[in-house]
Amino acid sequence: MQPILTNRQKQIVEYLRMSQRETGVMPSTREIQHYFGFASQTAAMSHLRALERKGVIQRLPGKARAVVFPGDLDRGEIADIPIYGSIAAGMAQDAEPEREGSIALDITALGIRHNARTFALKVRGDSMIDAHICNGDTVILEFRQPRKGDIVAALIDGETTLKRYVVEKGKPFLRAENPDYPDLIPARELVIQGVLVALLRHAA
Amino acid sequence: MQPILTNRQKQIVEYLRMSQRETGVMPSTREIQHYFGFASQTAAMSHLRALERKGVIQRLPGKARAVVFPGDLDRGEIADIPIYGSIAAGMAQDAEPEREGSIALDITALGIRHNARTFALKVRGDSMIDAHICNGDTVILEFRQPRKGDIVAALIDGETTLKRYVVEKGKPFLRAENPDYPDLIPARELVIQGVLVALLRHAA
DNA sequence: CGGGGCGGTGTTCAAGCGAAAAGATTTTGC
DNA sequence: GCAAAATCTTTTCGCTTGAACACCGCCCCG
Repeated sequence: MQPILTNRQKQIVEYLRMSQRETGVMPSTREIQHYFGFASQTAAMSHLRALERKGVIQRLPGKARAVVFPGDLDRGEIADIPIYGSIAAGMAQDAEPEREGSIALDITALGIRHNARTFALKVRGDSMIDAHICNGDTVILEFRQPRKGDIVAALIDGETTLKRYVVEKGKPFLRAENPDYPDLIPARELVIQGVLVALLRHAA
Repeated sequence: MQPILTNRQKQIVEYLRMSQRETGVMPSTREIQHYFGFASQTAAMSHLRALERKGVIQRLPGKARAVVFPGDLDRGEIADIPIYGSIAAGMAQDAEPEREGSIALDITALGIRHNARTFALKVRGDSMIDAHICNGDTVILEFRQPRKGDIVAALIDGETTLKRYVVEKGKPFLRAENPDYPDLIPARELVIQGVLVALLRHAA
């Protein structure tokens, strides 16, 4: 059930949200006053009181700028997962190490540990299509040792690809989830860069 | 390039993060003082100054509790997308309207408009497997009119399913992306509850 | 061995800021 | 139509809080 807000109260909430997003801190009552052109700071106070009564915000009495949206509190920890370019899931190609933005999401909801080294890559190609990983998907990877059957980003013979990590007869190798692509047997080295923990697809 | 922090400075940062997550506001210098058992508030001050010098935090001079992590600022808007139970992508079943938690993520990164009515559903079944939507995936839907070829959650003849929205000869109907499942031709009503905008998969 | 960064203590000051008391006017909901 | 909200103004008070100054011991590094 949504609380009913007046127009003015919606404006106040919108200003609070904007201020929080742009400056990082909540406005003081006097900042609210000046923003809306009030002649007195008490006007802002009473609006905050009204919003608190309706449960839209919570305040910590006596503390400065202590306005919180309750929904923001029971949110888990939000982490910025950097996107390190794209990765070939088709033909083996070099993966660029440049950071190309990041995605922010609630990592506890995904079961990602806080101190895990996590990063994301855009998938290029369709060699993992039978694992339902498509061209253009963003995969979120965690740096750790892989288990059999994990999908991994691996540096095999100098190039990075996304493949399934398979062990047969004690020998690890990489398998594409697409019959058109061959298995990759490491000639010398098989360096695992990350294990897939989540996938994010963005409908066009 | 990561700035080098001393142990004490790491503790301070950790406390700032904890305070921000649990109380919703940044601690004042005196709160930092008491938490660490400092005899003077200046100790907290100098730590904050050091952290600012190293670029870990930013401060707004003269303002109370005005400590921000720069990374949190250039993040887009984070929204809590409620999860309304699960949805059948196989056999048609009722979708429960109960809210079962939510996921928080940066919606601008996904191209979701701010005032869009967005919600999420867990996928049950494999009738959309050829569209690479698996059992257990979480689909994020936006309430709007569907276009041809969109994947939609639809209420068809009293039950909710996830299917592709297809129009042929001017007549809309729903198609499963799995040859084992038949098309669904609406007998009376075809109510679209949401259009797929994103998908989140969580590796076990 | 001398300087600089780190990690503090003690004190003082002024601005920042929430809060309360006492109205006034308008809108809204039974 | 009346009471309860909503939306403000003026004024005053006092805790909260950032900030500055002076000073101390420690350890590392060249």
